[in-house]
Amino acid sequence: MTDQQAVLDLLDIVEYGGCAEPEQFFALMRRTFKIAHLLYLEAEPLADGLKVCRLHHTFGAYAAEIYRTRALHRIDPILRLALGGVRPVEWTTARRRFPECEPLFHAAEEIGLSTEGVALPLPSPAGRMALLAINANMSPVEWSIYRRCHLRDFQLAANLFHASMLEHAATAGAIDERDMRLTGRETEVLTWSAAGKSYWEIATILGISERTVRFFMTNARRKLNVVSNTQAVAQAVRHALIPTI
Amino acid sequence: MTDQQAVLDLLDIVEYGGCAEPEQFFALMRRTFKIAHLLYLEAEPLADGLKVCRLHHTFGAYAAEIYRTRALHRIDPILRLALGGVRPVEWTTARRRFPECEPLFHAAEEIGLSTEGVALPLPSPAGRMALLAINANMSPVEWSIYRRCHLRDFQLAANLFHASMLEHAATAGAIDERDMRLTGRETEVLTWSAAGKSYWEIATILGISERTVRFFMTNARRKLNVVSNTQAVAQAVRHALIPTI
DNA sequence: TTTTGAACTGTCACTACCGACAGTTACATG
DNA sequence: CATGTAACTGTCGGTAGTGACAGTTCAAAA
Repeated sequence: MTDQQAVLDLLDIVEYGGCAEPEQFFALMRRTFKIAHLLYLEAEPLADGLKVCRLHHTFGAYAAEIYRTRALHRIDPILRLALGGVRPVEWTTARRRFPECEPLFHAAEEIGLSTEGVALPLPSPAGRMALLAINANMSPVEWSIYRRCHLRDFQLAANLFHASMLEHAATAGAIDERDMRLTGRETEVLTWSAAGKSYWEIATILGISERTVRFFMTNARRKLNVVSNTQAVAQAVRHALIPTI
Repeated sequence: MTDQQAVLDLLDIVEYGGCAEPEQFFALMRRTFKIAHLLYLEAEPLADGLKVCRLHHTFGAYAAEIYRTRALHRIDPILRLALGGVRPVEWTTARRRFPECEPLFHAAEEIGLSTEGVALPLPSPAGRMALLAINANMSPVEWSIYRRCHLRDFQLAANLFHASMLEHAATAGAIDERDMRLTGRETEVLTWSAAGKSYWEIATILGISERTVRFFMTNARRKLNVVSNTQAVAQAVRHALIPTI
């Protein structure tokens, strides 16, 4: 088993900001644990799949090329299970539950990725999703013992790393999300629209003219960069921009 | 330090469904770790605060009464920090960052709650939030050592418990939402509508007539008991009826 | 004091949405 | 075979949403 002291040191480093860059964190994880590869993914849902906001991994150039060209991240059942759930997802479980994805797992084996591993869902601000996938080149028996002992370490390390990624993004991206903040009235009209009210009804409720309701709604659409009230409301709900009724 | 074997056993039990009821989990946690109190909270954001969807705790009747009557959960800075973030929140950190809440912490001390502890944010679907707050009656020094050693255990146990809570809620609530279940096509048209597509565009994408798109959308509106596509999409996003993947 | 941002209003023309009418086809289940 | 469910289509007429035109008022920040 891995040295417990080394694990605690790693957790300290990640918690107290010593791993600002993904590469540092990945290197530290691979050094401390017997991990072959790591993949960190932040995404938000779209109609026809996922918009990948951030993707870091330790694949070599060749493996990454295969992963990209075959668009594995679009169909990878592990990603689907992990991004949709809360529980850690075992690679072998995903493989059993999606027999039709067997070719995918063969392709993954080509690039040294599929033996044993786990994907950890991570908490994110409303509507977003993130995961850390961990891959080990171990025998099933060896992995099951190793997993039982270190899943808690993986989980905490993943959470802490994810937190520092989000904090880093918040400070870096604070500027370009300024224009996406909705004003009070914009939020109000969106909220009532999400409640099924027409422009005329919203105008009556808020005590303003129908034209003004349309004005706020147009502003909201522009800020959210969408083309319809329906899409605006979907975005607003996903990003928790409007209150739940 | 706590027996490592007992910790691993606890994690196994929680992972493999042996803790369906919060009371069982809480009892197991308090037995395994030197924990005074636990609080599990699921919530969703509202305009003026939080709507608490589920709340379990190990307070005694008197303490719970105080907590409720003083509505501590509405102003508790620990809940605010934990529900809004990703990182584990130390009770003492929250206390330092919100000096104006000092009376609250005094009130908490009355009911044996505030000495040392941590609150763990948990990943949740579709705009919801959850946390597990852990409280220990330890000296600061004792707690810092204990925390360093067991935060990873707390984090994984919290994640696994939270997962089974969500799964339990999903199976329990599946019956009375029978008529609210959408068919495949209804989900598809809602999804594309949420992506800002018009009926004509959706018809083209799905390779069916515009009239048929309207048919599915009408069915979806009827099932969801709403009056507009916008409201339908808002509902669907909130209830995670349309794919977040 | 100028500037900026939020809140507010009017009209025109066009497109999208929505309800109500009345059907067909295919497949699984009892 | 009957029943039920999902998927599918057409037409009509009214209402709602959308973009582009062109403004006013007020308060706070620069």
